[in-house]
Amino acid sequence: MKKLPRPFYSRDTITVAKEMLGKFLVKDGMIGKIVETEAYLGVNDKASHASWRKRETCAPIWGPAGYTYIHFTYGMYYMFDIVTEGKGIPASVLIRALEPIILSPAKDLTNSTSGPGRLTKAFGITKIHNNHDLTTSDTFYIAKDDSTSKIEIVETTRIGIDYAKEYKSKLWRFYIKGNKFISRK
DNA sequence: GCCTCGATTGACT
DNA sequence: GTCAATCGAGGCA
Repeated sequence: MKKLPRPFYSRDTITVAKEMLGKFLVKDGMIGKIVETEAYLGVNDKASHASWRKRETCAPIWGPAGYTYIHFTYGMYYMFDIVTEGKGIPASVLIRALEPIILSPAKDLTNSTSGPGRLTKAFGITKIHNNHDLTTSDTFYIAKDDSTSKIEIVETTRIGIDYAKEYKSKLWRFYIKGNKFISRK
């Protein structure tokens, strides 16, 4: 398992979102394979927080690539984003689902990683992990293995953003075809 | 201060 | 299919 370097994240957001599939999220000994992502691009994307939230509120996504952006919503769930592109460009990739590889033995987590609110709960990700540099940390980062297995990617529409009408139909959600841990069909 | 609503989930009719 | 849980940001006063 090799930690992904910053140049991986400093590219076109859709490219990063696709290539993130099949990579591994590592945190405090727990490992989950990333099987579903969504791309959120810049100020012109009305579904992105960057277009309608105050700049300070979502500050990390305006910063350098490879940092986390943790967003709290509905009073009980955290969303987990990874910042892409570069400083001054508010783009990010939302991690929506993981395939559990190793979960915490202490907490008896029941494979509950199929959905953005559930995977953050399972991995114990909270707002204290906001603006965390994934490329320098040894306890919380994204890694790849040496397998060369090919992944079939499905492109579809994003979820839960009905308020952004004209962007609702964009195919900016990606998942691994046939994987059982996708959050929705 | 008061009100509304959200990149969701799970329980229920 | 509907709906409550639960809290912080943002709009308005």
